[in-house]
Amino acid sequence: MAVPGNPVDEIVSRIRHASKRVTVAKRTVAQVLADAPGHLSADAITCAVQELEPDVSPSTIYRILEEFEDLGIIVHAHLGQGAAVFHLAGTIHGHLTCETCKQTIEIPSSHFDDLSRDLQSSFGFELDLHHVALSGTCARCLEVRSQSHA
Amino acid sequence: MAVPGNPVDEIVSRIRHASKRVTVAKRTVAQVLADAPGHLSADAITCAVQELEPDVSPSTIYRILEEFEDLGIIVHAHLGQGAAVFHLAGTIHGHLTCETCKQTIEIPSSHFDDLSRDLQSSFGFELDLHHVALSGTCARCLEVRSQSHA
DNA sequence: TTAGATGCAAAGACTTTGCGCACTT
DNA sequence: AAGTGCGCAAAGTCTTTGCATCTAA
Repeated sequence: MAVPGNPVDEIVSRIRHASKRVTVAKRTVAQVLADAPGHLSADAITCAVQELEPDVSPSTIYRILEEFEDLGIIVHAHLGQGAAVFHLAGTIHGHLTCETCKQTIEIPSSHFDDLSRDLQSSFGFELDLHHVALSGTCARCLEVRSQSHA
Repeated sequence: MAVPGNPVDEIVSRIRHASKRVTVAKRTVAQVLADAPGHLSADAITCAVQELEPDVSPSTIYRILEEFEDLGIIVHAHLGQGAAVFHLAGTIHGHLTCETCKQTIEIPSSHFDDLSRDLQSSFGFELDLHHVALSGTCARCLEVRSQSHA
């Protein structure tokens, strides 16, 4: 951990630049987010943090996530029905959530470029690419469905 | 109310065809949804229903909304952070929610046709047009923002 | 030293569920 | 008459907040 070029170090320096305090809890949240393969719910982040630092409370996690979001370090999105998910802001992408199996796949935000231009020119609406979260049915569940109808 | 061709009548007949019972509460929910200009939260529906029928409880509203959704009478969408919103299924459209002023505008689902095709061919993902709800910044708030930066 | 950060516990927003009575069919 | 649907109240999930204590700077 704390390898040169590690995202954790960059997060720490952003916290310092904002004149906020660098604490064990914030470092651990940063670590968890940097190590995460995809997006995590607040609850998942809490569990992961508590494996490293058992005394960090959920309310602290929420406060840290809010601060990180204010600083532009992370973004959150609401997928389907459940809790919000968080991930580092660096990787801008969209989310496709399957209503059947609840799995979410991430796709490059470039898929929304045309839509974004259309909404801009048609409605003057600026699409937030961080937040794009769409519902539907994934390929696998479509296949299962078509087989059961056969 | 209950004019010939009224959506309420159609909803009632759908309930009968499904061998479900037609109650005062269900009629009133149908009435409120039919009269609503746009989409309503469960809470807003509850308030509107209670103006007509004060004894209908919130839990009944949730149960009725669930039944109506199972019957394909209504659809719901999650806009931004808050509660889910419901509207009659007949009018398929997308939602653009402004993160600044929280207002939601409805747009024809045709704006998502290209995206839908792209997601289908790129990922095998079938977009649910009922559920499309996007976040961003509306024209008015963009203008306000640009003026404050001037 | 001292102001900001945390832990704990309580509250808040939104939604679901269990139970016994009422009402639709 | 039979059984679905309802009202009430309690619980459940996710998130925020108040307050006393602790700690980074």
